[in-house]
Amino acid sequence: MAVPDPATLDSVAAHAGVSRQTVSNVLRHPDRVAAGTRERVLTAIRETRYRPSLPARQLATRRAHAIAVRAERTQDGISGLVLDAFYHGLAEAGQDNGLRVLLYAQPADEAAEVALIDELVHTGAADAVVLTATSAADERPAHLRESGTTFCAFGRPWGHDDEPHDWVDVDGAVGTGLAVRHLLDRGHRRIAYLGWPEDGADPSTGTDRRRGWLEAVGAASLDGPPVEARSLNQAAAAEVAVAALLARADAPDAIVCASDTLALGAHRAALAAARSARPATVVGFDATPVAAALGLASVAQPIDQAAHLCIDLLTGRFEAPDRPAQGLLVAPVLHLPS
Amino acid sequence: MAVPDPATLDSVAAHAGVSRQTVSNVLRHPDRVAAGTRERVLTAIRETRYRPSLPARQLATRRAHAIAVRAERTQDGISGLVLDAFYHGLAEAGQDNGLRVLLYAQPADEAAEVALIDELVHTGAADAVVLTATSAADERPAHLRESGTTFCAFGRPWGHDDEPHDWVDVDGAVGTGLAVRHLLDRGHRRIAYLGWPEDGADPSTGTDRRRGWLEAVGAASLDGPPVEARSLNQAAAAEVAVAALLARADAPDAIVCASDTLALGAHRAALAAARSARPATVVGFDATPVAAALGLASVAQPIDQAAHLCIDLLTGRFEAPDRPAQGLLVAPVLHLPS
DNA sequence: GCTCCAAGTTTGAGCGCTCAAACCACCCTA
DNA sequence: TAGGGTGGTTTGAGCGCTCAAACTTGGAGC
Repeated sequence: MAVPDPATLDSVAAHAGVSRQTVSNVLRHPDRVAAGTRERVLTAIRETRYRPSLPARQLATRRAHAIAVRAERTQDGISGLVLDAFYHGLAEAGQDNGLRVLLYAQPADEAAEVALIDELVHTGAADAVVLTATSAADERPAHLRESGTTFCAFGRPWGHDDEPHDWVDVDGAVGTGLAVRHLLDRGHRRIAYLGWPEDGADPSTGTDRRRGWLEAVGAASLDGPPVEARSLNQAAAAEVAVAALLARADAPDAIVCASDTLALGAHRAALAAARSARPATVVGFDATPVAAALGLASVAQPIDQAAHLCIDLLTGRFEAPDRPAQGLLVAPVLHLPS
Repeated sequence: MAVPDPATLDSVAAHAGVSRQTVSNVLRHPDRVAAGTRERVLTAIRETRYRPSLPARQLATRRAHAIAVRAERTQDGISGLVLDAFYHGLAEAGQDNGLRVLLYAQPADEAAEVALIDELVHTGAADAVVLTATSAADERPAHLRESGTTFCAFGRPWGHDDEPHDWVDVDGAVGTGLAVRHLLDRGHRRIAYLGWPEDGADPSTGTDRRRGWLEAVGAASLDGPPVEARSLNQAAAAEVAVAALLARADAPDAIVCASDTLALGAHRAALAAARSARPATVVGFDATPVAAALGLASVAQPIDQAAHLCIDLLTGRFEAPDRPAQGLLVAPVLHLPS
């Protein structure tokens, strides 16, 4: 069976007995069309199964109606699901705003990535980019601003407040604060922190999470001084670090961790150390299925919300390219074991 | 500073003193252009910083040069497909073949998804789709074939061999077979299987993995008959199931699991059961960081390779739309604990 | 010296849409 | 009754590319 030629603006117009432009107006500026005409055209659209051609629209408007986001090279995995959720959120929010989401493979380094983004934007494949996994040493934002590329970062401009750009981030300090208060409520009095090696130096996600713990613990005027340990983001390393912590005289009875990977290690160390007594309670970060499987509480990032806000910032900027840069912080929630 | 108008085919042509079409040929059909001219044009392209306009090309060729893939709604389970790796593989392989990867948010149900895919294809946003998470009851392939949409599934057409389509899948049976042989090599003689409740009924991923275990165990002529247990894909449920298994008179000394989630539960049960003796060895599936953290061997799916093959099948089909459907199985490998 | 051919190059047309400007009734005002 | 509006609609032009067909050459062949 022969498939009929797909309908175009012209064929729909002929079908409805109006002009091309009127059909276009019905779709893009309904208010410019008289109600009667509009109905007639809508019927024609339905009858002809008309679908607007995206490329034609892109060519005429010089807008791609798409944003690009990086597909990470395989990463440590436990928190890989977080990224999946972010992709879903972007795609969903994008669809609601007429934006498609384009994936690009993470290139070898930041320079190559900036070049690739430039390519995507200048060939008309995307209008803007969502930057993920930003850090203090990140060169991408500066380059993108320079080349005039519209973008929104998921992650704060750590230490680059002088070069403002749009960003959305999760307030890690609030998250660890929640964890501490949860533990306090349950009677814990020696609440330690297990973070990453670099925490406390340059501003970073780690510093932020640590600060939340420190402030919450400080505000509670507990027994001794706050205790902490650091470990690479690997369960085995974390297990070793926490074992040492638990062997100390002032061993903690609870541990707030910077990630679920660390929490997994901490959990094992706690179990091992507590042959007889009650094991130290561990709280994780990211609320991955691992934490749920182990019965650990964990701080959940509202990834979906963050993704929606990125899209909001971007669409806002499309409409007002010169408005000042905005940063948005969203609060995490604590997921308790069921 | 004023940004110069972006170069077009015409402006490059003028710059090089040739015609529009010659510039186009230099890019798309270099062999049709004399070497000297080609050099001159390439120089002009460089000097003018020319970037071809994707939308214009799409409009003229009626091809989107893009494929769509679904962004999953947040899923649970430690394992399952960690999609990031798949996305990255698709994006990478796509870039090598001039295909962009478009993400669409998972709709409420399969009917809505088919409608959305139809929309993407007919508006010229994508040329084809990669279907993920296929199952025996999946209605999507049938609908897509019917509407003539090009697609490739990541996952076999379980029980629908009469309606062939392009697919790529990981050979789960080979994976569990590897696990069994690994255990045999290490002296285990009573190797059980921990699968999902539905395994063995309709053909499915679970059946496939179970079969690999059964065949490998059968081929080894071991002590007693093969022992197995089933559990929902949750660590807690798996722990209960395995505890029962280990309490039996013919308790196994090793357990091959259908997922790392199950392996986590099995591991905990094994530790608990073995107060004194050596605990049963557990092997997982998917090689997630959890397995690595617990020191368990686990079957790793070559996700990246699978993604590349999906792109290969798709590009092949673009060139020969009528070639018969192809199915490709890729072999997993066993990741040993380090 | 003429035709014929292939390699190389140019021209014309069109993909389906949106913008801006032009047009057209028709009503209102002076 | 002529002179403005004002919603509603149409027209013309063009976005930047590719396809197919038409056009140039400089040999090779006779």
